[in-house]
Amino acid sequence: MNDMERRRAPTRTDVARLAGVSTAVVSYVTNDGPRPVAAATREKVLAAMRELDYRPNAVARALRLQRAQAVGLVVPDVSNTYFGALARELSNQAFTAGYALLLGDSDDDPDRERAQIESLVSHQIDGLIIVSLAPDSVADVNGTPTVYLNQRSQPGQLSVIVDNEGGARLAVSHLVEHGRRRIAHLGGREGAPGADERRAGWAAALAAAGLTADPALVRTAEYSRVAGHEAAAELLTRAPRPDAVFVASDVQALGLLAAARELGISVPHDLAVVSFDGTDDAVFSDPPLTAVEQPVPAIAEAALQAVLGQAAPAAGGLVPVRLVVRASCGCPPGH
Amino acid sequence: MNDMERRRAPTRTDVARLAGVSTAVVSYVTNDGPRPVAAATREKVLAAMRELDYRPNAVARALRLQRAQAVGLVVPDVSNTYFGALARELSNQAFTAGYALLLGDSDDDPDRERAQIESLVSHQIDGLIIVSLAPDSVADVNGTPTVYLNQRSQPGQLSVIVDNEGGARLAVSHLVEHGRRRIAHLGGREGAPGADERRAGWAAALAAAGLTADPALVRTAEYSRVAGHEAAAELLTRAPRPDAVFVASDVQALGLLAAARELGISVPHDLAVVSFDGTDDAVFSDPPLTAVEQPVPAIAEAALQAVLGQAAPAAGGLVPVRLVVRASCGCPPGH
DNA sequence: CTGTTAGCGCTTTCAC
DNA sequence: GTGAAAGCGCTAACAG
Repeated sequence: MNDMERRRAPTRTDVARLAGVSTAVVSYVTNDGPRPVAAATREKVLAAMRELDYRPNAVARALRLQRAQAVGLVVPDVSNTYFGALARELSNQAFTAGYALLLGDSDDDPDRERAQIESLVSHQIDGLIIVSLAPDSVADVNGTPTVYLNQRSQPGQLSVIVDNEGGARLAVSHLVEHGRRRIAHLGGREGAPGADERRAGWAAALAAAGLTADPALVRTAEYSRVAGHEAAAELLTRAPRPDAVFVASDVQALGLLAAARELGISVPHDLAVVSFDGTDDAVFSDPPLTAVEQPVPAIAEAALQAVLGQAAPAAGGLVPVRLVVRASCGCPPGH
Repeated sequence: MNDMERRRAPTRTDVARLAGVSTAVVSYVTNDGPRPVAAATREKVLAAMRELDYRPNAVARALRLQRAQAVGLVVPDVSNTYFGALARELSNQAFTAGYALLLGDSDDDPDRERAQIESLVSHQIDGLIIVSLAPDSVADVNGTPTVYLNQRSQPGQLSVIVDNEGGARLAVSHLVEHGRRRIAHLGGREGAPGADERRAGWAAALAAAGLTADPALVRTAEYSRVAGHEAAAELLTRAPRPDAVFVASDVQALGLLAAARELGISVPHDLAVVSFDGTDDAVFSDPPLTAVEQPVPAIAEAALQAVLGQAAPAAGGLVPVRLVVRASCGCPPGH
């Protein structure tokens, strides 16, 4: 017997026939309703299902019910640790709630993002979670409930938004408290999730400290190790060199750390660093990164609830973040 | 107009009515066959589709055709950089081939793995790619073509297998060439993808060098930064301490690097390290990790082809790997 | 408590 | 070159 041969899967009709009941009863049993079934009958049906190794066809069910018991997720790059953690959390929470997860990687390309969305929507998903590259990506989703992460797009559009600006201010103020004065910013591309707000927070914190937000101290790059490395190499070789950097993502910070090492710049002594995300990347880097931590499970939960209609996300409410102090900012180990 | 209201999506019937043709013709147009359509008619249909913003219902199509144009992927943990890279690659390749990707994170739990598989299969996916925790996870997939990654499971079972043992031998031999003698192994859990073969390769390379594979020099852990850190802390505090470690994954190596730092052990001077995977984690760590590199795009392509039936993976063929030398092994920077 | 049956949106054979 | 209609597997209203 080759398990690979695509034999026709048993259907509800087969089960009904074997159990000697109607197909409706099989339905009532598998769905526990909407009509009651006698215990003895139920037993017969269950036995037949076991015998045939029957499993309901989710596609037929989806067609009938107009919902697929599935949600979609589109991210710019799953191999980014933060998006990976988000996907993991979402997969787990969705699964627990009885939903499958369709994943679309937009590969940091707006066109592909749109195409991925189209594809997921055509699969009749019940909800769509988008971490978008383009804030105006209106994406006609054909009525599929959609929530944007870290993107305040159209009015009336659902979104769950992290306190990006507040987090950035936390980070930069902390650097100021360390006595740093030339605080640079290595940020995400304009329009990238959270990027603009994090930059605004950087500028606001500097202003509050009476420092100027020098545009020459800003670099933007894709959220990736490689891009962060490249941008950092440039930022750190200009004179006069910054004495601190607020980085908009852990992965970019990893790239910056590597660049600093190559240039013989000691972190935190010569250069204090605080990043954003707070994934395991921040915990195990050298030195460990002081970072604004995003509560991934809470974010995933909020997004899922928003999209599955259990609860609209608190309008205007921001997901709170906190600063987790490690070594890259210059705080003593004991802290 | 609120885009969120779930208005009924236009169906092929709506298009047919608006275009003044039969539903069959609409089908012929969307699918470019199987019957020809007059140019003028086609134009009318296309116009109607545009006007209604029609998009075919993939679920109905799947039910009819008995294939969903979707493939499933189950991994132990998407937030592991290697699995993340794999998911990214697979999402992109599948998308390009016209397939959606259903992602299941098994959360390093065999029960959940089985449940995730069940769920994906019930969604009528056309193929299933599993990176399994349990080698004997026979998983009745109801006839869905299934390929295991790095897991030689049942005979007749499709699998794409990396040259884990060969890669491990490469890694360990390299350490031997550096003059290391007490070469430890920080591996994956028994049965974890590639774990047993990598350990075997470690032992084989030691034997070939006339060294003994001391079981006391072996630790196993989950493929994660945290678990790698914990196991490494234990391994590096026992006396006499190893002078080199072959680590079975990049993420574990990151944990080990952190542990070494905490213990004041200098890498590569006091401890040479080579890991397996060769993701960006290896490129940007401190020091950068010499690693056995897995060709993720090739692996993804092989898995996809195997499962979509374009080509059976070369029986007994192993995906070749190569050793990428960076700094953690002790090679001079110029190398 | 159980059975019959319409119909979800789509593809495709068969007739015109 | 175009249309009518059957049927994919399932649910649930309705009838008994």
